[in-house]
Amino acid sequence: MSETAIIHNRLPVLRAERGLSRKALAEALGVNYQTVGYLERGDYNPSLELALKLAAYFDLPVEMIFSLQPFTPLSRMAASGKGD
Amino acid sequence: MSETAIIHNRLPVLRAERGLSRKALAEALGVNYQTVGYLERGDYNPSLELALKLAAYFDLPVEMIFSLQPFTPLSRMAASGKGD
DNA sequence: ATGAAATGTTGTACATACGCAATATTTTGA
DNA sequence: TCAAAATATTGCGTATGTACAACATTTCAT
Repeated sequence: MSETAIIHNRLPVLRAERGLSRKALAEALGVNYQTVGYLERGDYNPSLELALKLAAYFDLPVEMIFSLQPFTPLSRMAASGKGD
Repeated sequence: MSETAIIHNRLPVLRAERGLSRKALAEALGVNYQTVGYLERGDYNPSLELALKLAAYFDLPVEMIFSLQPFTPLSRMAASGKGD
C-alpha cells in the first residue's frame, strides 16, 4: 500500500505475562528469534500469516494483539473492565 | 517465513453480501482494485495492515475473514448457529 | 444482441517481511 | 561481581505484497 502504517502491538506485554524469551516464542512460532525483536520494536509489521499464528498461540483475537490505533494498557482495561 | 501458507478468506462472500464491486471495495480501502482480485483468488495474502482495514470495513474480527484453516460456509454456520 | 462493467491475465517495478550471521550492548542470576 | 542469557544493531540475500498498465474474457443490463 501507499504509506506503510505503524501497527501497534502488545507483544512485549503478552510475552512478559507468560515469562517467555523471544527465542522461546520464536521457536513456538517457527520464525527466527530476531523476527520477534523486529516486530516488538516496530521495525516492521508481521505478515498476516504470522499475525494469525501469534493470535492462535496466545489464544487471543488478532485485534487484541495488533491495532492500527494505539492500545489502552491491559492493566487499565482490566481495572475498568472495559475493552478498547 | 519458510513456506508461505495459503490463507483462506471470505472476501468473495462478504463482498457479494453487500453487493460491492471490487473497484468499490478497493476504493473504500485505499488500494488498487486489482489487489482485491489478487486476494480473492488467493494469488497472495494481504498485509496485516490491509487485513485490519478489511476487518474494520466489514466490522468483523480478522479471524472471521481470514483463516489458516478452511472455513465453514457462512450459510451452514448460520443454519446451525455454531461458529468455526 | 450489443455495449458497458466486472473480472481475469501477464508483465514490470518497488517496498517490505523474513532469514541468517556476526558482533555489540544490556540484563540477570548465582 | 562476573559470566551467561537476552536483547539490539548492521548488513546482505530472497520472497512476497502492492501498484500500475495493457489487454482478454466474462457477466449483465438494456
